Amino acid sequence: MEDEKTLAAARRTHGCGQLTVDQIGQDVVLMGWVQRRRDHGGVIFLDLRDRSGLVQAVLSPDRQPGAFEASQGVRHEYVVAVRGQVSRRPEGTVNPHMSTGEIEILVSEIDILNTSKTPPFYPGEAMDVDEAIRLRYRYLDLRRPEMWEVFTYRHRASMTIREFLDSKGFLEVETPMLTRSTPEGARDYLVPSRVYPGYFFALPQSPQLFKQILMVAGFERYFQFARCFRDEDLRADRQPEFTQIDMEMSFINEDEIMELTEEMLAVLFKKLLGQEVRRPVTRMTYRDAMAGYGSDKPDLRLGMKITDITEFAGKTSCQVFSGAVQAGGVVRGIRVPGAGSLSRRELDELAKLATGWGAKGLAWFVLGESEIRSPLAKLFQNEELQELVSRLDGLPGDLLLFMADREPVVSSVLGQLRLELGERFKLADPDQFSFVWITEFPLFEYNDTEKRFEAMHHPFTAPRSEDLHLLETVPDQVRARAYDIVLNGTEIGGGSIRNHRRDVQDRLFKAIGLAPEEIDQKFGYLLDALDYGAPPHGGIAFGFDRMIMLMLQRETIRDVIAFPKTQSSTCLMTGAPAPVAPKQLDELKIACTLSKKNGGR
RNA sequence: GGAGCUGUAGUGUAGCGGUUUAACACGUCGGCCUGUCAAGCCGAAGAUCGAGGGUUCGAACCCCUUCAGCUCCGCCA
Repeated sequence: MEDEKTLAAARRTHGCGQLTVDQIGQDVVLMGWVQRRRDHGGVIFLDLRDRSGLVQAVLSPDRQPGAFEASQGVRHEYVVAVRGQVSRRPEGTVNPHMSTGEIEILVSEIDILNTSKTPPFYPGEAMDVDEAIRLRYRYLDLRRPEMWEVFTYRHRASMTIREFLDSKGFLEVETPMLTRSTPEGARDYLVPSRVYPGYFFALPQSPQLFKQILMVAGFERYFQFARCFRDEDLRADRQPEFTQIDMEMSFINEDEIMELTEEMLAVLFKKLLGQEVRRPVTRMTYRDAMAGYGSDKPDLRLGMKITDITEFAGKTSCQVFSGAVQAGGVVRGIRVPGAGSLSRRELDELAKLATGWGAKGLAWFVLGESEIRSPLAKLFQNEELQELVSRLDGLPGDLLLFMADREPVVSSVLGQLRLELGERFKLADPDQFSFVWITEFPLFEYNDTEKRFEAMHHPFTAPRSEDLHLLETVPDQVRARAYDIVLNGTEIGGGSIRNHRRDVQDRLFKAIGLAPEEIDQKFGYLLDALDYGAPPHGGIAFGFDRMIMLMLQRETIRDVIAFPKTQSSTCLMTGAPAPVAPKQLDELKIACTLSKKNGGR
C-alpha cells in the first residue's frame, strides 16, 4: 500500500451506531452516508449513517480548518470517510432520541469517497413516497434502515429454518431452473433453447417432480429455498417469482409432516417474534371450513362462524326461506356482534355487495333490546323470530345475516361477507397469529371451461385409500391426502402425500383425462422413476415471502422482496421485460408475430 | 380479460361549482449564522398540471382515448 496515510485507504474501525460512551477518547475511522448536514457557518454537523446506525460528526474551523474546509461541499447522501475522536457531547447538547446521542465525533480529517445527485427522496423520510418512484430508485428505497430491518428479519428467518431442518436431518439440494414445461397448473415462463431451435425450457413453478425424484434416489429428507415462477396476474401477496421453503420426506405420513412443520413454525415464531405457536395447530377438514367459514383459508380471528338453519328454516312461514329449502337449497347465517348499529343505508350496501357476489338477496335482522328490525320480520311468526335469534345466539345490539340459496352460493357469499365485515369492524387482532390446518381436500375439482376434472392440489397427490375405489366412478367424492396451513386467512403452505405406486398414479392421470401418450411424454420420467422402487413419500412447501410479510405485518409482499415487480409484472428499475436485439432472436430462430407495439418503454 | 382508485415543480399535497401570476410545505441553489440534531433567518430558481384528442371565447378542472402505479374479480395445481 503506497498511501496508508490517506483516509480513503484507511481501515474503518467502527460502525457509526456501535459507538458509545465507552469509546470516548478513542480515535476512530468511520465510513458512511451523510444523512443530514447542519451548517451553522462556524460549525458544521454531519449525521453519518451506515448499516449499524447514526452518529453525529462535528467539524469546526478552530480545531481542524482543513477538515472544516473540505466539508463545505458535502451534501446529503454523499459517501464520506472521517477520522476523529469520540467525545462526550457538551452539557445540554445530548440528544436522547439518538442511541449515540451522548457522544459525537470531533472530526480531524474528512474524505469524500463519492458524491451524490440530489435524490428524488431521502432515506430519512421516504415511506409516504409513491411506490412507483420507490421501485424505480429501489437502491435508495432499500437504503432506509426500516428496509434493512425487514431484510435482516428475512435473513434470520431463513437461517433459523435452515438450522432447524439441518438438525432434523434434511439435506438442502438445488434443483434446475431450466426444466421442461408441464401441463396443469399455472402458465409457464419459457426460455428458448438455442441448440434446439423451436424447443423451450420452462422455469419451474415449483421443484415438485425433482423433489419426488430425490426421494426415489433415497435422499429421504430434502429441503430447498426454491425460487418458483408463475406467469399469472399479480396481487398484493403474489409475485411472478417468489421463494418457497420446499420440503419432501420419505417413509412419512400426514401427521408426521404436520407435527414437524408445526415445530419449525414454533421455533421460527419464538425466535423472531417471541411468539408462542399453540400446538398442536387446529385442524379442520375442507368440508368444515367451507361450511363454517365459506373459505378453504378461513381467518379464525374473525369469529362469525356460519350457522346452518336449513332444517328449521324449511318449516317457517317465510316463503323466502322455506321456498329455497324446498328447491334443494340451504339457509345459513352469521351473527355479527355489535353490528346492530349499522344504518339502513349501510345494510343496503351490504346487501348490494352480496348480490354482486351472486346472492339473490340478503336477509338482515337487527336485534334491539326488545324488538327485531328487519324487512322480513313480518313474514315470520313471532316465535319463529325468537328461534332464529336463539339458533345464532343473538344478543341485543347484534346483526344477523341470512342467505337462502344453493349451497355453494350461500357458502361463498357468507364467506366473503365475513371478510368484509371483519375488515369494516376491525375484528382481527393484528398482533394475533392464528394458524389452522385444512385437511381432506377434494382430490379433483371440476373445470367448467375445459369440461373435465383437474387436480385441485397437483396431479401427484395421493388419494385417501378409503376413497380409492371412487376414483373412476365419482371422482369428485375422492378426498386427497393433502393439507394446507393457513395463517390469519392467508394460505402460507400446502402439501400432500404423493403417489409412490405407479398403478395409482396411472389411474389418477386417467381420471383427469390425460391421454396416455401425453402422460408418457410429459411425466414419463417421473413414472419411470416410480417403477424403480420409489418409497412412500410426501412433503410440503411454504410461501416464504408471504410468511415474512405476515410476520412483519406488512400490507404487501413487495415490501419483503428486495427487487419486486409491479402489478403488471415489470421491473421499474431495470425496465424488464424489454425488446432484444434482432440478432438474439435470429440465433434462437424466433420471429415475433406482433407487428407494432413492440417498442420500448 | 373486467371493475375501482390515483396521476399537478425533485418529493408530498392544495386548486378541479370553467376565467388564478397554478398555491403551500419539504427539498435544491445563493447569502447570513460557532452547538445544532426535521437547525434557524433572508432571498432565488424550479411545473408546458401523465400523454393525445375533443367541447368552449377560455380547460389542471368537462368529455373521449391512451399510458403508468395501486386494490380487487377472473387467473394463480
